[in-house]
Amino acid sequence: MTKKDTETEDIIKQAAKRLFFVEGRFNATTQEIADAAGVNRTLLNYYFRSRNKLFELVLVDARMHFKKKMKFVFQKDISFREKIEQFIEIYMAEAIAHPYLETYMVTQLNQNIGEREIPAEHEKQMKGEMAKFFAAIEAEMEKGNIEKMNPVQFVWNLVSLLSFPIVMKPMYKKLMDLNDGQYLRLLEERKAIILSMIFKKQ
Amino acid sequence: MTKKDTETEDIIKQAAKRLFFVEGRFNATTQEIADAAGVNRTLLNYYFRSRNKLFELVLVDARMHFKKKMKFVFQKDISFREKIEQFIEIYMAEAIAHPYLETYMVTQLNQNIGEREIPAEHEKQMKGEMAKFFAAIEAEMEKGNIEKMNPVQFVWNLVSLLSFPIVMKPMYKKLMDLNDGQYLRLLEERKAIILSMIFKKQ
DNA sequence: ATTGTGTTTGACAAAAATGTTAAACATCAC
DNA sequence: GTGATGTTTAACATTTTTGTCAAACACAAT
Repeated sequence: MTKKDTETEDIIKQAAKRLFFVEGRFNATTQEIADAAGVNRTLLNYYFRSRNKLFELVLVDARMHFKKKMKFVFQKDISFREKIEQFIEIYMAEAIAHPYLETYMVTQLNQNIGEREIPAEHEKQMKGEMAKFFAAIEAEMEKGNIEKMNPVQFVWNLVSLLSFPIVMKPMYKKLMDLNDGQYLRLLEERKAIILSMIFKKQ
Repeated sequence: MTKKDTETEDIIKQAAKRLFFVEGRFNATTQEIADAAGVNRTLLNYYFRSRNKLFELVLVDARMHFKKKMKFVFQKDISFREKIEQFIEIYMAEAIAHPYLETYMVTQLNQNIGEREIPAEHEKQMKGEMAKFFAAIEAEMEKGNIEKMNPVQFVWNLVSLLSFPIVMKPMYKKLMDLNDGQYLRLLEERKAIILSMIFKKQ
């Protein structure tokens, strides 16, 4: 395996990921992916056997990105409030960079009739960390810093407020006549708003 | 034009809409749509000329559904709070019935390189009503019932909290090990939570 | 019953997308 | 240089998807 090998292979995967996660072109053809990578289409087959194999690898990466994004709420050595503040920063930055990551995962889940196989340990690990985070949330509710509710609701609130305006950007740009600059400014302004909504007013 | 005519035409369109808006099967083939409609594939061409023509009509309907969903925040004869309460009810019911409506619209926007033509008056009307709603929001902020912020942020908050958990259901079902019943119960419980987050605590 | 209308169907054609192969190419080791 | 190894390419083959057409069909009007 020479240097070129891994390079081209990676260039192709990067291109596919850019089309899917960044541009939201969910039904891009192999030719379009090859073009985006500046590479001969045959190379997709050379490196990945088939379109589907490539797509599976991309989906694995999607899960990886997603996990990376969630990592910050799972780390334990900072206060809850700090944790959430950092999470908002990181999550928003990542979501702006890859606006269609979650949408891609969801639509993929919907496409394949026969459920794709998910790495069991990944799943388990994710759930374990999630459980710990839930415990931290409940502790914070006990302290009176946030409203009491099912922790699932708290997570949904947080992630919804962060993600949705980014995921739906093309629609809201049209609907509200916003350009990219204005959109970014609104998202920036949003960080504080989300914090104030998530935590109890004092 | 006999009775059968409009019936079959409609059955096909309904089937397509079900696949797209309800099941999120965004790259369904014409054959799959025909099967879902229980109809010979050739009829898609007979009634709609081409796959694309059908898709355009479906997109028009998507916009219609979306508008219908928003209608309640635009009516003027009820109080702001009532308006929002009704909006939450209607929007959530519609979103549960058609979870992938917005996602479909966004991904469509992303697919077509050359922007699809949008009915100008529709667009204009929508924006007019939006402006009025913004004014109502600002009035409510003056009254002190809701936190002061850019009205866009208020709308985003409201719609994000409502939509996102529904749009991302397949992901969160897996991630949090929830079945359909639990999911519905959480969404029901959510209505009150959203209200309490949107309005100032008194 | 027959004609006329629009609808449905299956067989076929065309187009688009994916996959395969063999030959050309580059590069490194010797 | 020569050979060995892995990479890239173009031409071809296959498969999938979409579109067309003429014949069969249903059925109301006469």
